[in-house]
Amino acid sequence: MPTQATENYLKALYSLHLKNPEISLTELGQRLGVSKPTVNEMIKRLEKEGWVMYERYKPISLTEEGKKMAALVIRKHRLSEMFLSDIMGFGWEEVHQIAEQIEHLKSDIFFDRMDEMLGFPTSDPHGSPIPDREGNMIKNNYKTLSQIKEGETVELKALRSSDKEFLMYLNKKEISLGVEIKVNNIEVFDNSFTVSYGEQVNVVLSQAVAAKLLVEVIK
Amino acid sequence: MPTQATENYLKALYSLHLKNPEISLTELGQRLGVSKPTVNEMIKRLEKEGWVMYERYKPISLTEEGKKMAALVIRKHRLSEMFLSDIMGFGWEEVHQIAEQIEHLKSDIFFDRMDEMLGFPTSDPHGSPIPDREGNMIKNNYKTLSQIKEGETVELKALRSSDKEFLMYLNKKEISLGVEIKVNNIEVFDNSFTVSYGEQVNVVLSQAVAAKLLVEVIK
DNA sequence: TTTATTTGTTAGGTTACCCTAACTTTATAT
DNA sequence: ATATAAAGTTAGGGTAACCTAACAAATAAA
Ligand SMILES: [Mn+2]
Ligand SMILES: [Mn+2]
Ligand SMILES: [Mn+2]
Ligand SMILES: [Mn+2]
Repeated sequence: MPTQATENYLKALYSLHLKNPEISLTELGQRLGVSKPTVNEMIKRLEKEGWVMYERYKPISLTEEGKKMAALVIRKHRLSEMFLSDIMGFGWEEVHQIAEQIEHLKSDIFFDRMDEMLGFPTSDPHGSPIPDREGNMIKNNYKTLSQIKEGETVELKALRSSDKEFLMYLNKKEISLGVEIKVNNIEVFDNSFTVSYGEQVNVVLSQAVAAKLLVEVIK
Repeated sequence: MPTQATENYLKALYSLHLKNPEISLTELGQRLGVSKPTVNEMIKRLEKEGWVMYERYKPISLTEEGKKMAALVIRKHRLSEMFLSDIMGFGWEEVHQIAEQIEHLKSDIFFDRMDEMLGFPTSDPHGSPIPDREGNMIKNNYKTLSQIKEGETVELKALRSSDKEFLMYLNKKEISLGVEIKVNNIEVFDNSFTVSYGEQVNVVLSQAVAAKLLVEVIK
């Protein structure tokens, strides 16, 4: 049975592998905040368990078994976030830190019950997909708001970052998932967006913010 | 910050100290299922943290700080059991194992929210008292059913054992907390009790069972 | 009171996770 | 192609929990 540290390595490996299946030891270490020798040592353990493929001086890759293990931890994380938000009433900026701990609990019935109480959700409070019991994760290919043209209207579907500061910024701006955003104007020199949504008219969003909002064009 | 192992030692120390404040290393080891040298080593760590008092070859005792720490872990355990039972719908025979893990989460807001959702309960699904935020635990002095006289009627308030097998036995007999039990007859040679409660008439409970039911006389 | 028995301690090991310092290999730049 | 930089490895340590085997101290029995 995987330890907490192991589960955290698998999660990190999974999210890195989505961009590039060839994972470097250095970036994994940076992601987890541990030194390169520590990663080196841990990777050998993961290899022995059959979760990664690894040869000296070569990049690391996840095995199918490793991907499944990782997806199941992500499932537990995201179900927990959903439970904390929808059942317990926490804000989307509070759930990640607590879910980071809950995800390591070993109890199938516990997570199954969460799933059931939530009505088998397919995404978490930040719009990220929840893998199914077999570890299959749907990858939605939303655009970022920064890719949208003037005059178009979109629906906010997910976020690229679940950083607490960012989420609190969105709270302040009264931006939440599902909101319909109309792009009124795009400033050429800094790519800032002037948008309207809900009660808000002509709100300016910086390029940095627009790049983190995942949307779907509705008209 | 205490580790999981540390919290488990504190809980075990707390429950042993209630019967005898002078705790032997051997009984602590037995309770936790670890060897004597392991306990010996851990006790030195607990002493360094100021949670126990300890001198070579002498019995162990909890400091005030240690008692508080322990009670706060017990609080988290019992709140979790209550949450699992009342909010998530688990049976009283299922909650302990899951709570054994949840109790180690580090998040005050999480347990405060549980507490709030439950309406600030004072006892867990097995009738055991939940310590308050300061670690004060009320000790209720219920009698056991085996101490009750023929003809008396009692209310089941708590259990002396939360063993899964025992709880499943109670389920089968349809005995739950709050039920009113009338003692019809006590068999002299084996101390078995013939009782009536709810829909059940003249059910025979062994001495072993009667000794584990904590009750309050109502008439 | 000597002898058992129980209880507690020491010594020496193991695994999982973490570290820094020093070195080697591979990749990049000039 | 050589020098430099980046990436990866080894060596050597550390702490928290666990273990067994062997021994010492305290307690109970004969
Ligand atoms: Mn998260
Ligand atoms: Mn985690
Ligand atoms: Mn319990
Ligand atoms: Mn525990």
